[in-house]
Amino acid sequence: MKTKSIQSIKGTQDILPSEVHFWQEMERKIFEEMALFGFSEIRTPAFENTDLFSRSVGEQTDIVSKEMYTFEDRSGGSLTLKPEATASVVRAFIQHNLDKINTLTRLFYIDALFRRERPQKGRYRQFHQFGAELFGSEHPEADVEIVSLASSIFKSIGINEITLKINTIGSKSARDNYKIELKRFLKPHFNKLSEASRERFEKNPLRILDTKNSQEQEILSNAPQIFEYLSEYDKAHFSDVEMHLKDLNINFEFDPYLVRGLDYYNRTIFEFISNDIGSQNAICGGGRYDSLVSQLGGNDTPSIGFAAGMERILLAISKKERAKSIDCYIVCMGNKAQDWVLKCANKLRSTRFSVCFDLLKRSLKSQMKEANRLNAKHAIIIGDSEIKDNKFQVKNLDTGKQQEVAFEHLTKYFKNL
RNA sequence: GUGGGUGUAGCUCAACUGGUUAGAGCACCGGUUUGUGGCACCGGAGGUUGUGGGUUCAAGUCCCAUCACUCACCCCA
Repeated sequence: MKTKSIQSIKGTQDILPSEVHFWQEMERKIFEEMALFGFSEIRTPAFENTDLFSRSVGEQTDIVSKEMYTFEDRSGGSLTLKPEATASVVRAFIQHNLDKINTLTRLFYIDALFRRERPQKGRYRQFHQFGAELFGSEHPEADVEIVSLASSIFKSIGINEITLKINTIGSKSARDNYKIELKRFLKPHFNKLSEASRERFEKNPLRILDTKNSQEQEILSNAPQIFEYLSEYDKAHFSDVEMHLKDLNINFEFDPYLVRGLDYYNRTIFEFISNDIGSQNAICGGGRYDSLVSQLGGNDTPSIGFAAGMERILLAISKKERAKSIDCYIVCMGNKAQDWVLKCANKLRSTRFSVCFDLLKRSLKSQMKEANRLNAKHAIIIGDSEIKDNKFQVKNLDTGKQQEVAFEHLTKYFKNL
């Protein structure tokens, strides 16, 4: 008779009542901190035209080429569940002419995203990110403001061990020149490279820079650095960023090997890394994307933003169980009392006291047990004699002391506690 | 997409080299206390050992397949 039960999709998770308050707490702090920095929330749809992502994130990236949930609409168009949020925010920014209304726009989001990867610790097929995008300024102070915002949020959430790494990858042309030089340098060492890095050699040579293989890291220690290929302007921009971060006492490591996977990044890029959340250790990634807005059809709008993985943040924080409790549990004896229970409960609720009662007609004893399990502060006992005398028993479950209170004095009694 | 690990009660785990009725703690329900929780004691319920096949006199245990979970690679938050 037992039918096979349906399971959640691989890589998706239910957030149960026992852990949902960690999410609520994190969200509350994000809202709070975003407001302090003057960022406004934007909400975009769960799916978009597939083109949006191939044109922004990049056709050859893994995200676009093999990880998207793409499906055909009935009208024949290709739609995709958002694999990342920046593209959607930029689309909305352009579509609603925000680039024309304001010269500077500060937006943030909390969103669910979808990528079809093999799940592992800190990586899921539906996952959640919050992030911020600052549109309109090309100045280093904008970079610093974004990094500073991310940093404040992590501090507020209480992430234990976190390292900020920053780098600059300059303009596209600087990067292209550098790629050629890097390949020229690596060519003699090709046989010593791992299989993965050999594949990257043609496809995405910059990725070889952030290898975890120690032998490769050693080879790379003599490699040319991208910084040498940057324009004086980009170098000055970056040193301003570094200077301001130091002024603000935001600790960071300059990491010349840091690269980012999405095509739209240029100049300043950064990552926040945690040490004790497993192999997927990037909690937050971000950077400049000065040409993305114009590339997607908007006005030329230099911009910078970050995205932070919420599941990974939850892995990085120490979690204290929070004891839940209600103000009052009403214990009912006999049918006549049922009516009074309902009345009593809503009366107390209307004055903002939380109330539960039994819905299974259980024994007095099990109702008292339930009150205890729910961590109720008080139990109100209503039976035939209480109704007859209009004297409800109100028991303080911490002290065990019990008092008689008339129905019309109940709310007053609780307010005066 | 590739590789490793693990599936026994609601949860955490036992069950020597294959051996008879698969156990314990926690949680749950009931009783000791006909209308008073926590603590204690006593009792109860709960399992097709993920699923399917195979080897064997005998399988939770060995073999194969399959599914699920998990960690790692690739890549990313």
